[in-house]
Amino acid sequence: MGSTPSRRRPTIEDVARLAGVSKGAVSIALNGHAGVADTTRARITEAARTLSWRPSLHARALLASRSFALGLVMSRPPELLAADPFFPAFIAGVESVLANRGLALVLQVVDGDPQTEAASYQRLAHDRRVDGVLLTDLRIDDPRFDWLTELDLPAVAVGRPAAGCPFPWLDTGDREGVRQAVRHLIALGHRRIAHVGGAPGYVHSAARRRAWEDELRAHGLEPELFIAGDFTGQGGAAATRQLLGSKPPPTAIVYANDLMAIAGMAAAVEAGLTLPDELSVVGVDDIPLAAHVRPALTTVRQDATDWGRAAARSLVALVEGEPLPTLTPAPVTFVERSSTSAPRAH
Amino acid sequence: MGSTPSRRRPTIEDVARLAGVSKGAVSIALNGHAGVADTTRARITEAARTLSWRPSLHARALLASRSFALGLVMSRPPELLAADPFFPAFIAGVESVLANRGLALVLQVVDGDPQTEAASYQRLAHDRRVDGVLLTDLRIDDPRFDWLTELDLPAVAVGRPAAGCPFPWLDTGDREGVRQAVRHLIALGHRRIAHVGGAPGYVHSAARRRAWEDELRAHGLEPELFIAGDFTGQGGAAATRQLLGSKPPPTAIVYANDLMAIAGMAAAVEAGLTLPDELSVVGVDDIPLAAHVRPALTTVRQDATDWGRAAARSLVALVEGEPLPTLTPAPVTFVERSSTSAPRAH
DNA sequence: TTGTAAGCGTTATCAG
DNA sequence: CTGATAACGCTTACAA
Repeated sequence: MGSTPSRRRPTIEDVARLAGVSKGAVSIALNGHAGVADTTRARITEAARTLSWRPSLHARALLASRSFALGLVMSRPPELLAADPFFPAFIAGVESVLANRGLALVLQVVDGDPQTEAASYQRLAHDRRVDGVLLTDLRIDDPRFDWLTELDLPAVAVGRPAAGCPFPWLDTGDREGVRQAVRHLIALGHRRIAHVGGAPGYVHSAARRRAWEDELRAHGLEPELFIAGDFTGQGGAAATRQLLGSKPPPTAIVYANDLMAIAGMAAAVEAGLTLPDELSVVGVDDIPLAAHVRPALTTVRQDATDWGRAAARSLVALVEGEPLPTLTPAPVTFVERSSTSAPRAH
Repeated sequence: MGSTPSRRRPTIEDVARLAGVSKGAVSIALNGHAGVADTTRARITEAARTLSWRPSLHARALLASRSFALGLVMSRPPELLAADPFFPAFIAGVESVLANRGLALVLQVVDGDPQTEAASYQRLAHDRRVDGVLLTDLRIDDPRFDWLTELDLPAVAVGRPAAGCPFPWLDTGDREGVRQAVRHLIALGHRRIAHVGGAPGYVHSAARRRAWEDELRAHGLEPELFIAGDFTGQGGAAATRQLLGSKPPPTAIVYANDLMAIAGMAAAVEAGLTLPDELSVVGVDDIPLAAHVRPALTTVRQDATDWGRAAARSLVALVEGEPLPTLTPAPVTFVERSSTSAPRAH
């Protein structure tokens, strides 16, 4: 009593004084290092608790040249960002890992421009704003590999990189999901199965296309009905109209994401088709709406939250210098709903 | 030549040495303060450029007790997170402001649990991880107002708080959008207009409900067909089925978001109704899919990106001690598509 | 076993 | 107008 309770937050000095020891002793004791008597350690711990002292993040950062934060740069045209179910779910997974470790997530959002994107990583690195970054939406010949190597910033990639990835990566296995989807359609009796791909340049777009091709060929079918999409509803609808114009038209279409698939269904209905009888449709993602459109969308579900957890765990291990955990993200699952059925003639 | 180009990043000391001045002079010169000769300043600037020196963020943070970062805590059940178009768009807007200012965005994601949420803000504050936070999804009797006051963390709220908000806030005017929607339906000839509300407890849920009530009453109609929703597709479909069971059923339904509206349309179609003839539907958000479902969804578009920009600008001003800019976020716009028409009997 | 002191890279103060 | 010097709060050698 008597003394004004100072509004200033307690420093290690205060703890030392209260415990009757030196700053150094406090540091050693509270970091669990050897070199201080048990009784003293107890006294120090008690003092710290009394003052509810917590070491200053900034001081530790300065000393250790670390940020205790991880970075994620989302590089997309705004239009695509809002539509993407991956992003929030992925972040939620990342956070669940970081929170316990006292790490934070620094998020940067840039439009698709490579200049801006490069600058974004540069800022992160130069300011030592983060200790490492998560790489999503891998591209073919991804320029970020070089940037980050140059910037000396650790990274973990989400997805199976096309080639020359100097960082650890975790295989999200999207290929298998699309293969299952195609297999399912073939089993239903479909022979003319088209694919509306994702935006070109992305590794996952290529992987999905490849999976579609491979599975068709594995059943002696020729993959010819392909249109490159852009992951937007607009693009999905346009691609669908184009495909329906081919002679003969496909009886089933596999889209690289749900947004294109749902827009595609609308376009098909508008063209006078009955779904799924005259056209079966499969998407990828399993967005919350997928189960609530009519017909309910058959799709390939990705567990983005789990991927976020896995990626974060890996990156944490990497920057902390711990051994890398085994990287086994949750597999995709094929979800059959009502947008697929055996093909029936008009 | 001769000396190994050290891998260590240059400090202000290096710049001072190269320019032949003291550290203090460098600081003054490079921060544009008065007290150094023009020629000296030029020499120092040149030296800094040569070494491509950039002040250490960590050192500045330690000294100034600042983070040069802003925080955003998203508190939602995972299910809702993935479906929300607001979140990515809002962040994009925030980022566009922060990037130029050399500030970063620290993102925290927690499930809906208040305990976890409180802990999240606590960590942010105790670690001085951020200089201020953005508050979205305002709740009625929002507990965060007290937490943040207690934690002494500056904040800016997005939306019009119910009451007692100790922080600056910006009015997103969702009320007006819903009123327009209801007015539109009334003009089309609807008299039994129902509302499927958002999750209870949110200020925007209450505001939308209130707008629906007010506009109906303003036209001499009684707001009786109301069901509290939860922003999910599941909830939207269930509410719709319930409403369609009332006698007589509504001829139009205004939903608190697009996800519920689209799921509601599917439920209505499944119940045998023809849309929009037998049921008009309006949503809120204008998600990318809204224009691509059939019938295309009439909705109230919100410019979340602009709100993000506005909120960030305010919070930056607040933490930098600048005068608060006038807060005028982009107004919502009513987007008429094909899911609304004059009511026609079965 | 404990205390002392140097250093991380800035910025601000205060003599010169 | 300049240039030492002291903080900011912590960790970690090293000395006692």
